[in-house]
Amino acid sequence: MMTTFNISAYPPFSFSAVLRSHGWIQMLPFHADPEYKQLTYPLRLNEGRIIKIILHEIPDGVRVQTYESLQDKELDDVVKKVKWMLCMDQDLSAFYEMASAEPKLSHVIQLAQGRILRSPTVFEDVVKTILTTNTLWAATLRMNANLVNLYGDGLIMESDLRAFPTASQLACLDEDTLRSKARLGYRAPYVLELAQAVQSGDLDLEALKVEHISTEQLRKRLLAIKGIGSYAAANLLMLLGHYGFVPVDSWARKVVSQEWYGGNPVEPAQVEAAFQRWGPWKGLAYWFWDWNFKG
DNA sequence: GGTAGACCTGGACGC
DNA sequence: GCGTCCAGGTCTACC
Repeated sequence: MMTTFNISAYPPFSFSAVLRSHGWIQMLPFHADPEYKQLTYPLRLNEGRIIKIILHEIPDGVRVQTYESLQDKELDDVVKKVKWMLCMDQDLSAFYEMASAEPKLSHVIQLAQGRILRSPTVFEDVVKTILTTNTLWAATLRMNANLVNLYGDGLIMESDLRAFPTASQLACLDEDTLRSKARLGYRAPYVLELAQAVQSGDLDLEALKVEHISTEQLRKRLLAIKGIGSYAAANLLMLLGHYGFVPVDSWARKVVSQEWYGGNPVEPAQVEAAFQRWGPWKGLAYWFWDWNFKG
């Protein structure tokens, strides 16, 4: 039996703008259509069952479709997870107010940009972020696809559609397997240690979604995870809805260099300084800036 | 606190 | 086809 329902977002909202917000959409188990009007995702519910959900763009919200029948509790679970993935409850009006006075950001209001696509679990986003470090994007996609295809559970009726592996599934692997099969290289012990800490209960990443702590405290907790440095922590802060830091990677240094330093090399501190005036919205201002340099 | 070097993969390039 | 170089963040040891 098919289940279909709509979810409204805090306005303004654009489904396709969230999907286009960054490269996450290219990472399994996200599957989007070329027009970014539809997203398919194998979603693991709290009680363990994996269902295929298909999200469609509707004005100011999203239509959710699944071929499974859902009990009330499961329906609530799906709504919560979809809202989290698409940041549907976020109020960005303060950012829009600042952006309206900046020609390089005026497009964000017009296009309802500002939300950043995220995975249903913080664990999945932390693993994916570790896979983005010190490597090329193509290798990130490959490592992530290896994890999903080798260790993720397939759907019963559609076995080639696989969920992202859980911490428990990754925790029982060994470092050599993650190196040689998943091709994670030196990141293998980081992912393994993370999965084991989450699986044992020593590290409760999902609590970071709701804990009311300062951005600085949250950053300290993220930096305590092996494999998470300043760039990765800032990237995760963005995914957790804290925008006070810029995720400074080689790309950030390149675009800031071209924008304000005549192409001369810049230090991470100069990238942060370039967005200082944006205060708690620094990360978003950097993310959606209309750069002179397009790469 | 700051810095140098190691870590690992895969693509580009030269031979 | 093979060898070498390079890009990409983080960690650790050392000063």
